[in-house]
Amino acid sequence: MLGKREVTVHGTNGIGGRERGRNGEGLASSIDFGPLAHWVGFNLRMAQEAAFQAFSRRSQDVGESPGRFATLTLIARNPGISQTELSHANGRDKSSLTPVVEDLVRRGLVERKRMNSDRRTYRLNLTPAGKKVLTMMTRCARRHERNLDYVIGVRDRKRFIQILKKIAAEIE
Amino acid sequence: MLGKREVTVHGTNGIGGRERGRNGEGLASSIDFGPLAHWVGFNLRMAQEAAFQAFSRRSQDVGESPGRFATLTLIARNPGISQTELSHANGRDKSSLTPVVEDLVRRGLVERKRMNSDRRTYRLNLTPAGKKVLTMMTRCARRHERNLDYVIGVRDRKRFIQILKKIAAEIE
DNA sequence: AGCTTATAGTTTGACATCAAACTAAACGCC
DNA sequence: GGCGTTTAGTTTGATGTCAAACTATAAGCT
Repeated sequence: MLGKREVTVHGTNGIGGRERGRNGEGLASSIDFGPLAHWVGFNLRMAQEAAFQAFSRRSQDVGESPGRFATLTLIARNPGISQTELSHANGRDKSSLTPVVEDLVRRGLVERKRMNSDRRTYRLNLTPAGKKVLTMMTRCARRHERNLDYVIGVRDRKRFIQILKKIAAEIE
Repeated sequence: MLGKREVTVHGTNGIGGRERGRNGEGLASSIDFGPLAHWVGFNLRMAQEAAFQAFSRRSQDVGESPGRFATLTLIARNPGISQTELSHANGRDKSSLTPVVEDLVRRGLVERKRMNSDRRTYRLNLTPAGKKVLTMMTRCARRHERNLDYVIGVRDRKRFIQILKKIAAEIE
């Protein structure tokens, strides 16, 4: 049943009713995804991208970039966390974190202290302002999640997340 | 059972057995992911990232970047496709495609002809060399998929992909 | 103590990506 | 036929990311 089906990549179907010339084997608007249609990797990327875009639009309402959200949450739940720990938890290289933390500190959302016992590492904590922003972002994220739940369906949700975790933890 | 569990973000657990100072509420090496642990968006990102990294390593064996793979497949399955159609099918902005196609043409994997009926659009097709490269990449991708299947389990695989497709198509 | 190695964070350079501005061609309408 | 609008693709500028090189501290060994 799959294999020749159109997947309607972007909801609005930006491809439109265009007709490729006769060299193009005369498909109308539907694209043949070939093996991609059956493969986890491709569909994982497309789903992630779509979900990210949706969340991105939402988080503009609170004036924050979506990437900041996980960062703030992790600092809130693990007060005093170091940047390296944070970057691992967040699945990003520590060097990517440098400008993010810099920005959060500059805007007064995060506080950063050198440790006395090991003066290489910083300890990160949320400021009250940071907590306030996080609260707003969390509300925003909950709306997003409710939306995702609606698409996934409560029945499969738990298993779905379990599989995602398993992939993140066990692949390769 | 969730909520305080460690997810072992990166296999090797780079976080190690470090102890945060007393300001840090004394967690040892385990990170509290808070609500992130239950949320689809975060886990989707982590899974995608992990799968992508794994595939990236694999595709180095055939000397191709992972992003080229979907592009070549889509051209192969839809001969004469235009760049705009391709970018939509691939879930990327058309402007991102310009350098990719340029590179593929330069390396003789893709052939690109102006249409006579509409001289704005190009038609893309694989060259024989492109087909050969695609064959190798496909083998490589199949190994990757087998790996993913192993993690996901055959029982849930079909449903899992269905949900991913549903998210890509229906979110927001 | 002094040397070697490991670790925390930053810097730098390469890329991929998007969005918006742009160019050229086509379409549509009068 | 000419003029405004749409469309295909490119260019440009901003961002976010990684990996590798770097700086500074720390830890271990002899």
